[in-house]
Formats: sequence, C-alpha cells, structure tokens
Amino acid sequence: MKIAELEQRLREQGLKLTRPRQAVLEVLSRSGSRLSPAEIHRQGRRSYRRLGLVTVYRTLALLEEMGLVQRVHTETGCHSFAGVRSPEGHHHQLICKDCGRVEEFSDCASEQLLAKLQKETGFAVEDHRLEVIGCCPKCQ
Amino acid sequence: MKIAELEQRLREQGLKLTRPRQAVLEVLSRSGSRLSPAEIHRQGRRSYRRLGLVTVYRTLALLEEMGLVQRVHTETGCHSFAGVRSPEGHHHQLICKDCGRVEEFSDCASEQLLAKLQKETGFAVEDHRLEVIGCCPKCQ
DNA sequence: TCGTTATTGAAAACGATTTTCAGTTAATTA
DNA sequence: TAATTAACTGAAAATCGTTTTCAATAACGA
Repeated sequence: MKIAELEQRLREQGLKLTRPRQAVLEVLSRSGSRLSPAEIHRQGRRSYRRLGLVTVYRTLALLEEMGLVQRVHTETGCHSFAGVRSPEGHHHQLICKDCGRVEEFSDCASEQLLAKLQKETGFAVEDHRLEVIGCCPKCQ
Repeated sequence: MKIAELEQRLREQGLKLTRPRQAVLEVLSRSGSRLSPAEIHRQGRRSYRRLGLVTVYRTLALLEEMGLVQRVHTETGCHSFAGVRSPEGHHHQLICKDCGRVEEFSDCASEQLLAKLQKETGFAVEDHRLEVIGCCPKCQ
C-alpha cells in the first residue's frame, strides 16, 4: 500500500496529513513485518526526529479504525501492528515466528466450515480471524 | 472439563492442590465464557474470600502452560481466558461477541489451505489459530 | 503431629498505554 | 502571502494491567 494512497484516504476523512503521521505511515508501508508501537516510534524518528510515542499510539488507533493497519495477535500478546496491503475485503495473516514478517492471504476457504458451525451451534456467525504461524523462507 | 479431572492433572505434575487454585479452577470450569483475570478474581473470591489477584495470574499462567486454559484474543486485546473443554489435540474457538460465551470446535478443515499456503509462500507452516466471532442463540 | 517445600497475599515495582494541557501546525480564507 | 482556526502534537503525569519481592502460610509426606 503506497504512501500516496494512504494520504488520499486521510484527506477523505477530513484528517490532516501531518509530519508525524507521514512518519508512521512510512514505517508501516516500508516494513513487511509486525512492529510494536515502541519499534514504530524508534524507526519513525529516523524520518521525523521529534515524533512522540504518544502520537504513534494515536496514529495507530486511527489507522486501525480506518482498516489500514491490523493488530497481530501472538501467543505472548497482541501488541504488534502490521500495515495492511489490500485494505478492501477480507484477508488473513501468515506470520513468521522468527522475524515477524507478515504475508496476507484472502482465500481462507472457510465458507462451508462457518455454515456448518452456524447450523450446529445456533450462533449467528459474524466474523472470523485466521492466523497462520510459521517460519519464512529466509529464516528457515 | 471437570474439577476432579483438573485436580488429577495438577497432582500428576507434582503440584499442590491449594484452595486458591481450587477457586480458580472452579470459576473456569463453571463458566463457559471468556473471563478477564480481574473477573476470575472477583468470582473466585466467592468461594475463597482471601484469594489474591496475584495468585489468579500465577494460576492462569500455570494452567495455560498445561493447556487447560486458553487465551481469547478479541479486537480490543487478548486479556481474557477460557477453560478448555477437551485438552487433547487441536481446537479452535467460537466466541459470542455479546456475552463472551466460548464454544470449542476441532474440525477447521484447513489442511488443504495450509498446504497451499506453504507451497505458494515458502513458509514452513507450524501452527494456526482460528477464532470465529458471532452472536450466540441466547443473545440474538 | 511435625517438618519440608511449594505456594500464597500484600506491597512495591514495573512497563505499556492513556489523559491532560499548553503550544504548534496544517489547511482554509482573505 | 498573511491571518485564522481547528486539528494535532509532545511532554509530563496519571492510569491500568501485570510481575516481582519477600515474609508468612498451608499442603503434603513422613
């Protein structure tokens, strides 16, 4: 997902495109891995030295709400984020347990499963999240 | 999963069956919902008034390691736990977004998907987590 | 019952996240 | 371009959940 496109989306919401936000967007769009807020802060300060950690948190919350960033849930917690590649539609994550690299995929072939679950349990199924954990080619 | 069975498992590990642990186990085995540590503490104090929050954390960590309790990852965070019904083998969760009720299911029909992902991305797939969010019959 | 050892709870420490607030900046208007 | 204004920002403080420390306690075997 390109910076220009992200900027466009901010404007559509009537939000300002500030230097701190650009810095966060840049880190997220450049990195293909999950990053903690602290790590995003550290990297973001390379392009905008005055960037505050507070603003990183605020920007992440904003981007998450806009669907441009996704939380990554690992065994130890869910305190990392990854930039979304294709903001439209349904997708899931394939995460490298060593380097944190995140790949997206959309075909989760779960239609049948969800229909079956719905039928058997009486739940009205609304959403689902699938995370696959593995080791990426470079880390193997 | 019954209290008696949980107690049995503790003994097998050479662990003591203390009143605080009994209280936590009781809460978890009685409730079919995801509960935060604070909520487990509150409920646990009904059967053992002196139960400390610290012990709840410690017991949860212990039970999680033993595979008797599972973390539930929600959009807002991953700070809730649910007792596991069938401790052996692979299973996933169906969670009610309103009351937090948790159902387990094991047939996630993902073999083909994982094989395909592995082939396409070169990742060595090791694990996966599937959470389905919906609305349970009572809450509908 | 006694002794050993794991376990406990309270308080303090800790780390991550959020709030507050006065100052700054991006976007708009003239 | 300069003035205006509301959104945005960073630093400090507050807050919240979780972990550590440590002296006291309780479970279990002898």
